[in-house]
Amino acid sequence: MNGRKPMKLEDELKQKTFGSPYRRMVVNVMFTGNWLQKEFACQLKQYGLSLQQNNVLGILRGQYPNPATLGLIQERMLDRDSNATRLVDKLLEKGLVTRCQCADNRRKVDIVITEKGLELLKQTDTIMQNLEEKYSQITPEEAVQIGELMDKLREREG
Amino acid sequence: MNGRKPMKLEDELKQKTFGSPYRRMVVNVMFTGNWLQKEFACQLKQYGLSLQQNNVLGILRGQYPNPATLGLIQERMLDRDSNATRLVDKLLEKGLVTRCQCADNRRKVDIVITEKGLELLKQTDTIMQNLEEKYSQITPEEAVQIGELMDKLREREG
DNA sequence: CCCATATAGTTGTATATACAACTTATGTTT
DNA sequence: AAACATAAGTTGTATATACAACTATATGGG
Repeated sequence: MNGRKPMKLEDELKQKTFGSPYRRMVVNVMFTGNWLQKEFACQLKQYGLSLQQNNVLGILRGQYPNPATLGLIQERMLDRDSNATRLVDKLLEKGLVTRCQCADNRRKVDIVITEKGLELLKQTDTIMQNLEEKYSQITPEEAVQIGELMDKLREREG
Repeated sequence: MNGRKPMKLEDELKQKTFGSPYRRMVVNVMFTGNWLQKEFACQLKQYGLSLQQNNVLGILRGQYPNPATLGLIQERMLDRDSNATRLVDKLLEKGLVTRCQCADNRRKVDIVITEKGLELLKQTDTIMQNLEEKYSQITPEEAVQIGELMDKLREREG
């Protein structure tokens, strides 16, 4: 991430026009989603965590002190195609989670966040809060509205 | 991509709440951006193109019949961290672009889209149009509004 | 003109993503 | 209970991403 001043989509992508409002909307949501993810990822890097790893830790905290299975993690991840097995491997190496075979269904794997993991999450929480404060040009009402519009954008008959 | 019915963010990620409207907004834009990209990428796959490759072809068409340099491509790409050199390699292998050293500045590389590339783009254009028609639950006014809100979200003093 | 610096691309590498094939364990049928 | 089907993870692999190091060319002093 760089410290350059963000701009209108046309300036960002050096395009005069995007054809239709729908096209501009789609491109802009993709672009802005990537932009946000990079901004967060860049901040998380100082703690040695990727966006996905932080996401998994957050899910595990939501279950704590109960364990989560890989399946549960996967269905709650922001990017579901990420390989949960290998993400958890990484967290295990860093001592941020424990993993053991589930007693009553040996196909399953119980994963629990450690104290160290919880401590680290506290720190990354403040990153998130600091970043969110930078969106103050967006009013709380607009934030709600953006959320609703995103839900609506994904709405479609099955 | 699967044919499952999209849902509210809380249902998608099986979370009861997101703390603040800002957090929900941020997560929702990231999630929806990924969702859109996967939907497009999935459709493009039948033509053997990735989202980024299609993006590069579109940029080249914008310059056609003039050449574009790698630098120009890079600054207009949706994801600027993608490696333009290697993306162009792939397009070259498929005969969708030509590449040659620029005559008056030999550091530069001139890239031009081929007839075959233009033909292929026509086909992927229809994919894009078809997908855009699926957003009819969003009114044109809302589409404009989403675009404006995305611009505003990225707005920040340098 | 020579050297420092900047510019334009390329290459290398570690990590991440997408997707399919493969184990192992559980459930279901007959 | 043997056979088949499903479920939960794991592993393999090709491609893509992020980021840094490297090469080649151009430019601008002194």
